[in-house]
Amino acid sequence: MGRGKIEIKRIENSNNRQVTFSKRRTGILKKATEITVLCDAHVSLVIFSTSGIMHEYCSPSTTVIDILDRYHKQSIKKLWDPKHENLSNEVDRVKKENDNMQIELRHLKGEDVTSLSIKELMALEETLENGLTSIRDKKMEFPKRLKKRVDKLADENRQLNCIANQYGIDMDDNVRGMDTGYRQRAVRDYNSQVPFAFRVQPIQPNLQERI
Amino acid sequence: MGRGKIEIKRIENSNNRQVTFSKRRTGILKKATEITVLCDAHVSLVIFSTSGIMHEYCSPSTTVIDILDRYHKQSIKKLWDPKHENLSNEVDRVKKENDNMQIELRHLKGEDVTSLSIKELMALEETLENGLTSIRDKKMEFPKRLKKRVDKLADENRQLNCIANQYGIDMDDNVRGMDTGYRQRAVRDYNSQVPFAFRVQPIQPNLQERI
DNA sequence: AGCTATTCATAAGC
DNA sequence: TGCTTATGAATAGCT
Repeated sequence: MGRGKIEIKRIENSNNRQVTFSKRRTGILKKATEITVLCDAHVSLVIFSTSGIMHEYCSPSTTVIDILDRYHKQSIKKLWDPKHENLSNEVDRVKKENDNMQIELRHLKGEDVTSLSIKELMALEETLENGLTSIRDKKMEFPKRLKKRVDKLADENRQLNCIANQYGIDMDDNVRGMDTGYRQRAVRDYNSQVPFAFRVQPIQPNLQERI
Repeated sequence: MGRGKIEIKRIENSNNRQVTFSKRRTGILKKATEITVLCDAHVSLVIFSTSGIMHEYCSPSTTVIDILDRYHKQSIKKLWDPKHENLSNEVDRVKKENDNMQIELRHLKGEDVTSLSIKELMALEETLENGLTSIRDKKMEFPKRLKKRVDKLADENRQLNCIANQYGIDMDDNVRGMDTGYRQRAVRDYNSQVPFAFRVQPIQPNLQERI
């Protein structure tokens, strides 16, 4: 159709190709519209020109998205839906996990326990007691560790004094002054790290062992 | 084009409509092929007939999915990707929540506490103590409730005996027999619900009040 | 599903 | 791109 018959093969002249594309694109769009109206079909038409420009047609009262949705349901489903489904399932799964943990946490904190049976309450109690034991054990390590550190320092100090005395050196002005500063720093560190209740009390030096 | 001009409006005769659909569908598909070859464009064409049957055309060397992917990148992206992103974000968010709760739970159970500061340990300890208090309070309600129930039954029993005595009725054979059965059931219920440690001990009837 | 008169789409040119 | 026009293609109505 036209001033002469043409062979259906790529139009090499890019200008002619562009013109033909434009004309035929219009034609296809018109045909698409017509079949839509005449046969009330649903048509989705997406055309990309060589230059990457997109044109689309879609039957009225729907959107390309609707058509593609229907298309999805028949074939792309296999491509996109699983991704979605996986994610959805994962969200659900993780949310359930969340809920359960939420409940467990609240129970451990003594909340929402009215509905629990005595058996469950006793299990909870045991868990809490075990937890408490672990925590307290761990807590006890702090003063012990620090006491060891202080003891070690005191020991070193004593040894230094001993050596100094053997060599008849007077510690009062120089070495002892340095040493005092060292010990003061150590005690400051120690006090800033340990809550008052756990500090080594000079008067009862082993109190922390019995807490 | 045809034996007569036709108005572009829905063909009411369903048979004609079906025939026209078929013919024109072929036509559009041909046009789509042609524009693809002539102008090396990319075309995706999806047609649904009224009856729901799907037909598709797609430029060779690509698939409809490719075209739709390109389409996605330009417009559907806005529709689907956010859904995906939302889901992904939600999964991430919920997973983070999960991880945090997991850690909190483990800490409360006294696990993985090595890295905790003494401050955190003390907070944990307090939480555990509070939880334990709540759980124990709740647990204490069981024996109390059951003691009340038993006391009430004993009371009713006494009243019945009293009334019976006033009327000079001998309870040994009938009413007392029924009553014993009633009490035995009550005690069986009670024993099956309460762990041994909490059972009301007849010899020390108020023990459970002091646990 | 074929046939064919007729209308439509469009190639070429401006 | 838009218009024109000669010409080939698509197809409506019929069988």
